[in-house]
Amino acid sequence: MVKEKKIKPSKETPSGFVDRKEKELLIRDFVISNIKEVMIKYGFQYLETPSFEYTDSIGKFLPDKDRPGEGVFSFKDENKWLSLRYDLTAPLARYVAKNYNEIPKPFKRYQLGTVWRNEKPGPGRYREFLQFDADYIGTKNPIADAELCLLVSEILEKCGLTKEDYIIKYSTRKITDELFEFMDESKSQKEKEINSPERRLKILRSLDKLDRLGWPEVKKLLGKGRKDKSGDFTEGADLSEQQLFKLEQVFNPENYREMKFPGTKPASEEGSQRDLIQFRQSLEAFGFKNFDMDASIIRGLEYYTGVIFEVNLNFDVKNSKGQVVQFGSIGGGGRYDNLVNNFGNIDCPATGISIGIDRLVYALMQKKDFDIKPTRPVVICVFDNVKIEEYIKLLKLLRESNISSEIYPGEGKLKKQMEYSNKIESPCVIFYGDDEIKKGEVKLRNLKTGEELSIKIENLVNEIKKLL
RNA sequence: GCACGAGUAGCUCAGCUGGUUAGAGCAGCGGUUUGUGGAACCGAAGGUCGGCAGUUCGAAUCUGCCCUCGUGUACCA
Repeated sequence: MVKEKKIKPSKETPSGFVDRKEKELLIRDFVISNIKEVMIKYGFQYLETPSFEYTDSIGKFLPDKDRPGEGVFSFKDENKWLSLRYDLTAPLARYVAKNYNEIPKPFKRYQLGTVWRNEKPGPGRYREFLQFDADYIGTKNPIADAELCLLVSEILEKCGLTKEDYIIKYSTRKITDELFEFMDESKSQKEKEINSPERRLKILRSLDKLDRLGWPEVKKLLGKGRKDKSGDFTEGADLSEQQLFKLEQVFNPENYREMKFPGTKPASEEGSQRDLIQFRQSLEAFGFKNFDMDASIIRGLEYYTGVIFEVNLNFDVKNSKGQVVQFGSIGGGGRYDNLVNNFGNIDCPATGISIGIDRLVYALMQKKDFDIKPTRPVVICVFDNVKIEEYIKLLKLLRESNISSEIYPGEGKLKKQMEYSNKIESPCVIFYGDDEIKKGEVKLRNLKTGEELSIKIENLVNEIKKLL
C-alpha cells in the first residue's frame, strides 16, 4: 500500500566529468583522423604511455600528508603513490629517460590520450579530457619549434578553421629571466627579493593574465591586489612603485612589442632577442604568417626554458546558455630543455606543443556546421505472424552488402516500430508481412519523404543504396 | 580554495511578500488507427519542491549548515 521510497544512487556524473554524445564524438573522430594524417606527413612516431604514473614521476613530491598534492588524482598502491597523469609531457620525459639508449636522436613522437586534473572545472574545461601532444626531443634547432606551430595550424585548418579564426602567439621565457636579473640590480633589500622563486612565479602568473585582464588590472595584481567581478579579492605581488614602473616600461601594451630594455641580451648572445629572431625567421622560412609576438604569453608551467607559444581563437565561444565565456587558449607549448634531466643525468633539450582536443571540438562545433551524420540502420519491421527466419534472411542480405540494418529490436506494434525508426533517424523501413512474402517482394518506406515502394527482393539492396 | 548566483516532474520553467490535495509546456506512456512515423485530439501517470536542522498553528516560500550545478577569480608541476 504505502509506496516504499528507496534512496537511489545519484544519476549525476562526478563534478568535472561529462557524458559525451555521438555528435561530439564523431567530430572528435574527425579531428583525430586529421591529426594522424598531419603527424604522419610531418614524420612523427606514435606513442602511448600508461594512464597512471608514480606520483613523483608526474612532478609533485609526496608531502607528509595523506594524499599527494592537489591537482592530481592519486591513490596508494601497496606502498607507492600512483597518480593519473596530468599531462603527456612529463610521462614523455620519463619515457625518454628510461629508453634513452634505444630511441633515435632527435626523437619525434606524438600522442593522443586522456589526462586528468583535479581542479575546479570551468567553461569547456573538465577534469578529464583528451589531449594531443607533439614533441621534439633532443634538438635545439629552432626549426623544431616552428614546425610544431606549423603542424598545429595545419591541423586546425584541416578541421575547418581559417587563418582569421586563430593566431599563434609567441614569446620566450628568457625575456622575463633577463628582466628579473635586470630588476634585481635595484638597491633596496625588499626589491632584491624579486628574484625569490615564489615571487618570480607570482609575477609571471600575473603577467600571464595580461591578454585577459589588461595592463591596469594586472598592475593591481602586481601591486597591492585586485578585486574581481564577483567582489573576491586576490592578494597582489606587492611590488614597489619603482619596480612597477620598470615592468610597465616593458609590459604596458603600448610598449611591449619593443622587447628591448636595459639588460636585454643582444642578439649576438644567447638570450631573448636571439630566441625571438630565430623563431620568427624559422616560421617565415616556411612562409607561415599567422603568428604574433606577444610578451604576455608566459604560460603557467614552470618547466619552460625558452620559446613559448599559445594557440588562440579569434572568435567568441558560448556556453549552453548562450553566454560568451572566458574560453582561453586551445593549446600551447614551448621549450623545456631541462625536463628530461629530472629523470636522470641526461642533457636533453626538448620542445613540444599540445592541443586540448575536447576544447577544440567544443569551439569547432560553434564555428562550423558539420554535416557529419551518424549512420543509422535500415529497420526491418516485425509482423508477429511472420517467422523470424524470414527477417533474418533479409537482414543477412543487407548486411552482406554492408548496409547498416537491424530487425526492430523491441516489442510492439507497427506504430511503435515506426516511431522508433523515426526517432533514430533511420533512412527507411522495410515491411515484410504475409502479403509481401506471398508476392516475393518487400515494401520500402523512405522515412524522409514518406514515399513507399514495392520492390522485388533481388532489387532491394540496389534500391536502398539509392536512398543512402 | 574564495566570491556571487541557482537547485521545484525525464527536460525547460511558473509558483510574488509563509495559508487548503504544488502547476504549465515539452518528452514519455495508453488511446482515437490491433499493417504505417514525423501533425492533431483525448486520457492516465509522473514530485522526500537538492539534503539536514531550526522559526512557525502552518515552510517550495523565512533562517542556519551541508551537497550539487553555473559564472568569475585563484590554482594548473
